Amino acid sequence: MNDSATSNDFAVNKESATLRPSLLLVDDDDTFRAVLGKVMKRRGFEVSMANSAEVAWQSVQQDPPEYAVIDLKMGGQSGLVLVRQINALNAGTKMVVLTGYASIATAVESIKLGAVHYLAKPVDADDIIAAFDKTEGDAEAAVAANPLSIDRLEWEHIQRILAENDGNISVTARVLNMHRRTLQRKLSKHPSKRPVPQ
Amino acid sequence: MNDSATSNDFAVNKESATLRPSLLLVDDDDTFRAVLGKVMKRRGFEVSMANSAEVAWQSVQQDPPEYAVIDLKMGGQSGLVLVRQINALNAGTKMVVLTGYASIATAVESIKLGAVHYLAKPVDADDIIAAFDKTEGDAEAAVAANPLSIDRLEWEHIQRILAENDGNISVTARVLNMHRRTLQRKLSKHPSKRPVPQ
DNA sequence: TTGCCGCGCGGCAATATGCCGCAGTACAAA
DNA sequence: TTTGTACTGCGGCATATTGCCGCGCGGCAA
Repeated sequence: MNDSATSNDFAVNKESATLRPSLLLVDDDDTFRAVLGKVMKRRGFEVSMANSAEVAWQSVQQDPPEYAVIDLKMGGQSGLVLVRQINALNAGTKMVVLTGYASIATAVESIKLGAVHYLAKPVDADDIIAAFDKTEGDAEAAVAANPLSIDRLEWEHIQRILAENDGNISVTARVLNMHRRTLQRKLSKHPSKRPVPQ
Repeated sequence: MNDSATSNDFAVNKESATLRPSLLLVDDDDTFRAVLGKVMKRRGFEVSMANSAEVAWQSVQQDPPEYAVIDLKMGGQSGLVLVRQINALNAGTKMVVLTGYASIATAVESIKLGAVHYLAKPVDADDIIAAFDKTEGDAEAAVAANPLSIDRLEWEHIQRILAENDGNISVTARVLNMHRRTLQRKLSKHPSKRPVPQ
């Protein structure tokens, strides 16, 4: 619904960048990393990836990227630490922090530590690119580009938490603060629809 | 968790400040303003108050305070605009943004616009003072754990889209693929819930 | 003025949810 | 083996939430 046009004029906008701006993707979820990486490549980024903050830090020291997408909660070191390190090393890197466990507190910390934006998963490539673009705090900005319906968002979130709990419906319901029966019904109603990430 | 001790050694820390650091309190809730103002005076601040962003801005232009506590949602201009104005005029002012309608989106905006911290009501004087003190981003401090409940996720998302559409409820409802009436009801009902995550 | 659009709200039927219970399965400890 | 615990799927039913109508209001531009 909202891609096509946005894909290319991005690299064009970045006069200060190489033709293919470098992007470091840090997330310990292999699937997520692979999928997002692929998309971002198509969008004109030179993508490198790391599955932990430590590995990422090694890479960054060698060659600080222009852009970075960093997951907050990873096995090992927190993404927040990495954000601070990168900011200290090279304040020019534009970082977006991702998380499935959004909270005001971590959002505030992320921004203070130098991130450009903070997004709660699920996100798609458009969200991230929009976040990069919107470097300054625009009180009103209004960028649009987010047709994610409530239902879809809910579905994505449920799937995520469900996966994190190894498909355990009872635990997921508890953690999500919803009735198990309700979760069951939601799951059984949706099975046909398999939303595409892109 | 973080009070008691912080109350008095605060003024002491501010070598660059007057003995009584100036504090501007902006909130359109008269009771809240009065109560908090009183407490902050006792805590050693030279307190001035305003019941709207516009009035506050007049005051700030005359004499930029060292500290400011700004409510986000007020009749008239949003507190966010004031944050930006103050930051542009005098970046040295330490601002804390308050809100009863906490959301990630507004938290991020607040920090990007120059606020030192973002707190969800209800707050007490200790919270605010702690926020002023904690200027540095403490990476490991905020770890956060539990996933967003469905309700909260929905709330965050609605806030985000709503902000992107300049608070236009009809457009937001359309974009979110939900009934306008439903959105209205959600918006009017949620604030009663404790939106504070932590 | 008229037309368009957004807002807030009431009412009512259609749905969804919360909460009970029950039966079946799996697994680990006794 | 038996026992205890936990998860799953499902039915029923009272209650809560939505969807969808309508209304009147105000702002704004043609």
